[in-house]
Amino acid sequence: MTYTVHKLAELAGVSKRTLRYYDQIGLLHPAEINASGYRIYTEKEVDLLQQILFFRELDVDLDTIKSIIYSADFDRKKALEEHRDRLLDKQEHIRMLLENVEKSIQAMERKVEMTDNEKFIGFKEEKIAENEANYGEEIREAYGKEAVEVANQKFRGLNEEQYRKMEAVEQRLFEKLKRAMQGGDPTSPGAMQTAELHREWLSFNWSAYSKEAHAGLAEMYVHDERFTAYYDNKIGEGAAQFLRDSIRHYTMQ
Amino acid sequence: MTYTVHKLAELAGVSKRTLRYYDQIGLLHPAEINASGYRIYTEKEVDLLQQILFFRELDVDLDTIKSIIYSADFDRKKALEEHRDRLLDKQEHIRMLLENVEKSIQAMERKVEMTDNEKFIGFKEEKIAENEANYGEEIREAYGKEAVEVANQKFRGLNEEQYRKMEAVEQRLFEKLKRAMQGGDPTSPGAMQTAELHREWLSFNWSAYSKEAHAGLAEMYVHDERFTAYYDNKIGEGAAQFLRDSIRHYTMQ
DNA sequence: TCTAAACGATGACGCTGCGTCAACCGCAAG
DNA sequence: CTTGCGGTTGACGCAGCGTCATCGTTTAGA
Repeated sequence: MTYTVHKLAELAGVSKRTLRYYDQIGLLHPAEINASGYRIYTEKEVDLLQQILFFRELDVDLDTIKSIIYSADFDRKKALEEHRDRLLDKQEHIRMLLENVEKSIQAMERKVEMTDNEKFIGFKEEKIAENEANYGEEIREAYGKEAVEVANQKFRGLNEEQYRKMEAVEQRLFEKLKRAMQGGDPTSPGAMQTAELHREWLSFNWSAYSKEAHAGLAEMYVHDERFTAYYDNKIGEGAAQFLRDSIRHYTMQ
Repeated sequence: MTYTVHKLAELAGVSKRTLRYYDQIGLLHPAEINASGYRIYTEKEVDLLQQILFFRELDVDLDTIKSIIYSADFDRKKALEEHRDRLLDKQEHIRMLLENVEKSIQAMERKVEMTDNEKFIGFKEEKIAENEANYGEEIREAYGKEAVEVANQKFRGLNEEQYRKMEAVEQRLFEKLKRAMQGGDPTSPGAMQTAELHREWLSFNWSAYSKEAHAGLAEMYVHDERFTAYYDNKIGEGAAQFLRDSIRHYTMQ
């Protein structure tokens, strides 16, 4: 089955302008231009547009989407599976906002006390999770390594030199983490240096640093199995936990 | 407790630029400007910012947010309750996307068949629900009648004359619906005229019409109790159901 | 006390992803 | 042929900031 702009826009719930814009920027070309000059889309473009809409739903910018879906090692099934995971994250985020709003209502009824910090739960955590999910190595593993190399760099808004620097910092972080783990004490000077390196690594992505956010992110490392697996696979069993403990201590000083 | 820009940005997980921009557009003024020219925010602004972030999470534009929160009859508790309902809607929307992605995965494994239409479930429904939720009378009831009058008009991008026209069409719709209901037959010519009027009413908000979308919206009228209550309260018990049945018949022709 | 770093300010430019509009061609039905 | 709906390209504008430059203020440590 083939579609013109109007029919595809209707099918997918997007505007005709959107489809023309996507053609213009090379994100979604029609299968052909017919004799009248009309854009004609096929099944292949339908599947591509579905992918685009999932990425869009997950707040990925169009340039990045383009890099991902047109790379040689793009795997549609794998991408769908990753979309699923991300949507589950998003669902969790909304659950947190629902908790927040419930508690805010109760606070207004004088049933509970609420700190200023608690009033923003779900908004702040989103930012931390989003930054890490977007900027960390995990997205590379998820969507395909080489596919996302350039996309990730763009994510970060880093130039070549800065990117190299960040990779170097991460490398030293891994080494230092491995060595500090052998000592077994997450409050040792070596562990503190590890946490400091982690902070330095974050500085490439975060415009503002806070100990609270740092500690919050570290908690995620042990609660989200993808993050745990990332570090444990790189360094060894228990690396994410050790890093979390080090950062917790570091941020309490 | 008071906050400078940095501290409030950190607390809330927004950028300093955002806070300055919100001050500039009159959305969130600081409590005072101190002797150094620094913005100083208090508890009151914290609560306002929380509201703003909830509205932002629900994709309400800043101009509209401003109209709502600064109206004389703005009720914080009631707004929080409405945010809760909207967040539940959003959660439902994500659940639908999760169903979609699961089915897409299974279709790739050849376990099920999937139509092109099914591939966009969750994307299209979102648009319908969003349009209706934003453009219908319900938001007025929810957040405060007079508060949203101008905001709603802006939502629609309608000028004064078009707005009056739309209200007139809705009025005729109610009358026609009431009369058709008395006949009891949702396939009668009167019922078809009702559905046609409903379609005309939609034309003020929808840039493109499809029978499918029309039917989908009508289904929502009986599945979402707020929509059901809206019509039943206006016309009488069973109005939403009757309207749904009429539209279903109308869109099958 | 001095200094450096971090805080704050304003002004201005630019970006992303379209929405809207104008002008014009193609298609189908009456 | 006419009308209404479909399509096209080109171009301007918008919302909501991100980024940068320049300069004043505050804070903590030597």
